[in-house]
Amino acid sequence: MVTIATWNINSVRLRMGQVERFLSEQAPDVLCLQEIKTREELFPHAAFEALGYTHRVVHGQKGYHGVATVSRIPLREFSRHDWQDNGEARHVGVELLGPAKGLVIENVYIPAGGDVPDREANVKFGQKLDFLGRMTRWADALDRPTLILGDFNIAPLDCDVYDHKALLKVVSHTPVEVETLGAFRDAHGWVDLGRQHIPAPERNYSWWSYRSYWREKDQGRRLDHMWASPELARESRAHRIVEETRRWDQPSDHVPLVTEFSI
DNA sequence: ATGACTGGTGATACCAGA
Repeated sequence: MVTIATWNINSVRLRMGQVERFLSEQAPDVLCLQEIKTREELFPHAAFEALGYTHRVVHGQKGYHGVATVSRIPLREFSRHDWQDNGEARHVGVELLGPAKGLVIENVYIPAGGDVPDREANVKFGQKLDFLGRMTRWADALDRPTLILGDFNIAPLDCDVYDHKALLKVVSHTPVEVETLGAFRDAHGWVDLGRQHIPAPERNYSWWSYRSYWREKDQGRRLDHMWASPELARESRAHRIVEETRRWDQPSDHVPLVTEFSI
């Protein structure tokens, strides 16, 4: 059995205490973090080492973005894509060694895309769609079982947001984003593990704004995902969203996802 | 419906997040 988790931590240095609590309570073998907001030299390696997460691959940058995959089972860095083609640290891939030898885990932080859902008026929205386009061409050529996970910054299903109609023009849930993410899914036949285990239309949010008027009304969105190759999806045995972390002191605005695989 | 949030920074205003 291998347990894999993903969490947009929104500054790993600020929230290392919460990461420690999460690791002790959920005990994943592998944890993929997004928005670590630090360069690799300042990543809290010693704290992870002390917890037994002795295998770490960090793709950081100063102040913004950044991803890291830490593990208590052996792994090696496998890939490092720049799907936005602008130097930002938004992806790192690893290949597990040891008990789950050969499993590839792609840790990705898809750009948020700015405020205006129009690539002519908003460069960031175009970059988000282009990022997905490059991911799709990559997925089309994939030839081995893979788990891709992280902060996708898109809530694809109507029931992945608190009010589908109200959010149709809000970046993260616009039809063009949902369609573009759908093309990525179809390029490889990815299986959305969140919905395999918690079928639509059940509530399944992973993000709530820091703004109180959204949080207090449970106006969440499902922006974080774990998608598996079809043969790997058949090995997934349990999946959970650890929603309680959103109620901890000084929390990340995202909560972790955890999946157990029988491999 | 969404303004009243949060983190990082050669920073004590501004950018970015979504």
